[in-house]
Order: sequence, then C-alpha cells, then structure tokens
Amino acid sequence: MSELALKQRALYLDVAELLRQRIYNRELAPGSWIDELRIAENMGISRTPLREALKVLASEGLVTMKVRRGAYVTEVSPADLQQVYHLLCLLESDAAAVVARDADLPQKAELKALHAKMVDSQTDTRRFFELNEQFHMRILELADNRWRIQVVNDLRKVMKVNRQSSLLKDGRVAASIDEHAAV
Amino acid sequence: MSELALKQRALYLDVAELLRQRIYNRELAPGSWIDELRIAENMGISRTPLREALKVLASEGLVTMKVRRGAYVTEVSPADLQQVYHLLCLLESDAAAVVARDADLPQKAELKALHAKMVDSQTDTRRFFELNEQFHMRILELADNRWRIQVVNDLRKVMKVNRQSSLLKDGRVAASIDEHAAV
DNA sequence: ATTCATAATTATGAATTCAGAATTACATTT
DNA sequence: AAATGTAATTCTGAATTCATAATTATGAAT
Repeated sequence: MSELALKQRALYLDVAELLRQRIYNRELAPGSWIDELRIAENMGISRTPLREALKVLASEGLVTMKVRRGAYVTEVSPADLQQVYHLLCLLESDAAAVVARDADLPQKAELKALHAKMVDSQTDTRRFFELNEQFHMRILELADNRWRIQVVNDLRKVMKVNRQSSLLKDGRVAASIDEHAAV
Repeated sequence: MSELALKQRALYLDVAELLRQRIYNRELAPGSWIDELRIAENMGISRTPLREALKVLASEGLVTMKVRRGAYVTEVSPADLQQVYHLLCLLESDAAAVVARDADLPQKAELKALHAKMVDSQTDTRRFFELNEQFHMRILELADNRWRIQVVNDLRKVMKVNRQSSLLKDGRVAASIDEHAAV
C-alpha cells in the first residue's frame, strides 16, 4: 500500500528537500564535504538521484560544486547574508509597491485584514512570524511575477541556513508595516 | 592532443552551454519537447550528463521539467518578458545606486570613461551594445554582490531567448544614461 | 464505423557498472 | 629522519543497464 502511494514528484526533488532540511539544521555543516556514497546508502537510494538533487541545490546556492572534488555545503559569511538580505528587501519592497499600484480593493482589503491579525498577535512570536510569512507570500503572489517569486524563494533558502541571524528580521518588522502603509 | 586538452569544466556544464545556444537561436523551439536520446546521440554522449545539464537549465528557467514526461523548452510570453525586464531594471538600478554611493574615485572615473566611449560609438550599433554590456557588467561587479550577479545572469539568459524583443532595450539606453548621471 | 480494451512500443527515472583523477600510504634514497 | 617518487585506494563523473510509466497501435465488440 504505502509502497504504491502515488509519488507525483520525482525522487530527486524529494532528496533535494531532505538535503535542504539537513543543511538548515546544521546536520550538514557549512563548508563540509558531502559524501555521496555515505548519504546515498544512508537514504537507501543510488547516487544518480542524489547527484541530480545536488545540482538543484547548487543552482539555489546552497551547495557548491568543485570539479573532480564533489559537493560542499556553501559557506555563507555575514557579509553574504547582508547581500542576500539587501536583495530580498529590494525585491519585496518593489513587490509591495506594485501591489499598492495594481491591486483591486478586495485584494487590498485582504491584505489589510492579514496585517490587522499580525498587529494583534505581536505578543505571540510564533504566530506572528507565521502570519508575517503569509503576508509576504501573499504580496508576492499579488505582485504576479513568477520570476520574482522564484528568485525570492531561492534567496530565502539561503537566508534560512542561518536562522540565528534572524535579528535582521526584527528590523524588517517596522519596514514591513511601513510598506503596508503605502497600500 | 586536442583529446588531452585540459577540460577544467565538467561535461554537463559544457552540454548546458550548448543547449543554451540551441535554445537562443531557436534550434530548440519554445514549447518543444527535448528528445534526450536523440540529443545525446547527436552530441555523442550518454544521457547522464545531458540530464544533469537539463536540470541546470531548469533552475535557470530555460526549460521546464514535467514528471514522467521529460523536459520542454520554456515558453516565454511577452508578459513574462515584461516581468523579467522589470526585475532586471530593478536589480541593475539598485546596483547603480550602490555603486554611486560606495565606489571610490578611480572606479567612478573608469565608469565615466566607459560611458564616454559608449556615447562616442552611438552610431555603430554593434560596438555600442558591446560596450553597453561591458558597462552593465562592470557596474554589477562594482556593486559587489555575488548573489545579485547570479540572479541577473540567470534572468538575462531568459531574456536572450527572445532577442527580437530587443526593442525593450532601446528604451533602456536613455535610462542607463540617466542612471549614470547619478554617479 | 466507432469505441473501448489490451498489447506493444517508447521514453523516463533510477540503479549499476566502469574509467580515470586525486588523495593517501608506503617505500626507497639521500 | 626527511623528502621524493611510486603504488594503492578512494571517489567523482560518465556510460550502460534496468524497471516502470505513458503513449501508441491493434483488434474486438457493439
């Protein structure tokens, strides 16, 4: 039964997601070498889908391929994080501006409602970040630019690697509210 | 001899570049299915590096993978082009602003020189675009954000697929000169 | 004649095998 | 004992093989 469970995704995509998680929680440390044989055996698969997954992650910037030397978890310096953050701000601010210009009234109302819920739950950090995430994603969707969504998602993946630097995100809260004022 | 030519890049990267060219000049038409067997044989390689190359192109947005159905050349609508162009403007404008703020005098002088050469060769379209390309790339480098460079390069690849829409670029000329004024 | 079912073919996705490069271990020489 | 050169091992990158999903073709039944 469970064997026949409909797998709509290709194996290498699932593998990529697993690797992402392992990178996020430092199971695979930044700078460390990725042992293909070990991981493939560990996951009970062959090297082929694993290597395909690694190429996906490489294009996202999470791992770095060295010729004839294999894959390494990308080291992300504080300066790098700053750069990524800069781009995220730029892209999301622009998205907000686009929405402010183009969205219709029901959509704006929807955003206002979301924002109100965020303000309400400022004490509950867990819930707040959840809503914040939702808010940002909704703006991206409304800005209706699939390329931007793709780029932002990739950049976010890099940011996620260093969650402890979420202090950056704190400053973002005020900005996010300001941007919303533009709507 | 030529066999022993030092190949510093992996095969799949070369294959990816070849496929890019074929997509650029419509040898592989947008929306068309990519026959792995045919192309692998055509190139005299096995399917393995070809499939790895396809995954690289997929992450760049040039091809789209469908489950159990293979790879297709991504169809890029005029609306898509508009979206990509919007992002390119946003990212490059910001890069120019960063350079205007952070670059030192010699670097700014270098840009001024480049720009002067561009103005001089406005009649020679061929030469002009060459310099323009160089000018933009230099700004990106000076803005010193490897993630932006990566993103811009990927987006440019998508733009290249539809060269005939270069009319968009014409409007860009004036803007590029305006931005330079900020320096 | 048209439609539905089943068989045959074809192509994808994954596993396995193979070749060669790079690192490591070892030995010999100074 | 140190250093250099060579052999052995290990791991990557690519080719080949294999299994299965999907499509196409063929045939039977209404």
